Amino acid sequence: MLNRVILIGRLTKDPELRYTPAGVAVTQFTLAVDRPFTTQGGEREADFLPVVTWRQLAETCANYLRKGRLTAVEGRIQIRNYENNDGKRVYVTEIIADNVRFLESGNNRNQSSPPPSEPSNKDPFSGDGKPIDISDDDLPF
Amino acid sequence: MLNRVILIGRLTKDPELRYTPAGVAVTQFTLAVDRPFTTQGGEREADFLPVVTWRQLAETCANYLRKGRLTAVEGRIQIRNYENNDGKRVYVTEIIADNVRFLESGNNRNQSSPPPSEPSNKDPFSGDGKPIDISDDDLPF
Amino acid sequence: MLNRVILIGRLTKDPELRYTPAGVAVTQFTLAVDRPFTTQGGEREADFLPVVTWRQLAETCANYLRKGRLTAVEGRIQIRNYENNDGKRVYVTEIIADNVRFLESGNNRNQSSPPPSEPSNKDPFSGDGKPIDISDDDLPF
Amino acid sequence: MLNRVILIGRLTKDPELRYTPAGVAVTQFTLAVDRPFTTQGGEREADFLPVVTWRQLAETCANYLRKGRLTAVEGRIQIRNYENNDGKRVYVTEIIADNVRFLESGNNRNQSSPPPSEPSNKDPFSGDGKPIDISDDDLPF
DNA sequence: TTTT
DNA sequence: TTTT
Repeated sequence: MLNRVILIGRLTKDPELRYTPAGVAVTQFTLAVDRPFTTQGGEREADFLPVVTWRQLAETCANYLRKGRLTAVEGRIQIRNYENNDGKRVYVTEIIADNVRFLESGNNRNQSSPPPSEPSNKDPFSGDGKPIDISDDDLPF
Repeated sequence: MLNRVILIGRLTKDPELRYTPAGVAVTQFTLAVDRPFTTQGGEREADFLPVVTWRQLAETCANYLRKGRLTAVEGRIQIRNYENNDGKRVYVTEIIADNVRFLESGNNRNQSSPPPSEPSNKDPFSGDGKPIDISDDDLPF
Repeated sequence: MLNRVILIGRLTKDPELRYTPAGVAVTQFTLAVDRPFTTQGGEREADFLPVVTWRQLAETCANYLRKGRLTAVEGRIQIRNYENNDGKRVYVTEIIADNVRFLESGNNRNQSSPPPSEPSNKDPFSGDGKPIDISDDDLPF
Repeated sequence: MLNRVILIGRLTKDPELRYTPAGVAVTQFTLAVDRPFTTQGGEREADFLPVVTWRQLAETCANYLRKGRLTAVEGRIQIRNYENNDGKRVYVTEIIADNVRFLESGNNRNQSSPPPSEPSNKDPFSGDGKPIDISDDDLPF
């Protein structure tokens, strides 16, 4: 009934922009977030949290985020599952972001998710996109 | 650098209380959290999010939470990994809770995590506990 | 650049629905939220936090929320100011909610803020409403 | 029962460190947080949100925060009241922070609130401090 | 009263 | 000024 996540961390790599078969933009990146404590050996560890953004926000993230940049993300946790090559069901936990803040960048653009006023698969559009590996079934709204 | 999660959902089962080899209490349960939208077929789906609590908060959760109860959880996302029987590294994403609110219950007790003022493994204590299956290396602080 | 509030508490009174001069619905209520600690005299205190909702969410809150109901609110903190009768500037801190969860209710309806796809003052509508005391300048988007 | 605020913004001034009569450190500063939308005239507005930190976290904030610095704050909203010179009761809404992240700084130190393991007024200590203007009654825990 |  |  309520599912809210707020993260601040750094991108482990440049973001990756893909398109669904219907032409919807999806950007994925991983945020390294330091843990609030050190290990018994005095080491500071981090969690590497996968983030997914859709549509306009995906395009903006692909344009402005880069490896190493300090970034704030707001969204919700979601568990996606699919069948792998061995026919086994695999569960993936991801943060579906609806708000991303670029805390470091050349021009400091920031962007929130402009919510879809229309069903987005009304005007399917495919062909200009990158190779496809994400299903439209994964669309978060 | 910042990692905050807030969930409201219902327990899918009664919570499970375990003890680490050093005698530290750990309670695990899963929260079913409805997604904020319906699927293309009009179905409402949910995410089933694993929650972990430690020490005093673990004891309180084990005492007061039950299957089906509406519950609020505050914490952080953490990725734990271990080697499975096939020698493969498995990654598990969990919410480490430091605050749990019992939104439905007989007596409506609630509890926050009383933070560890002392290293908790100073006074190892084991023997009264349930069978052990969680390592002390997983201690969140 | 980021402003997020999540509250769980109880309404101190029934919510109040008003309309702006342009006919936009606004609902206000106060949430009593217990503090996480007791006072030196062992008393438990609460904060009484004013919440504002707009448009469709305002109508839903007016319909479903009632005094004493346990309620979760997501939104942002905003400071509004106006000139009072003495010509002095007064500052009011409020939570502008975009998501409200009815944790107790007859039928357990819940509602998120359906974001404005169009400028909402396109079709001003006034006359059926209650006496007006909120300016359209206070519109949060 | 739950009261959580997360902000990212910039300090409008250098932070101010004070001490209570019992010698407890308190640091106050204001965070300018841009609103997520522009006004009808295309202007971007901000909210100026007062933040309070206590004890060790207060000292760290006073040492490392400066005017203009981008800063993340986690805490809860609290309403404090006092009688002013005219004998009128005045209400002040503040964010009591328990976690502050320095997103810009020389050496990028960050600090969470080390929770009070002992009642802090056990060892009152006053005299080295700045002039006093905050009551020990305002202590958040 | 305010930050970039 | 306040809720359970």
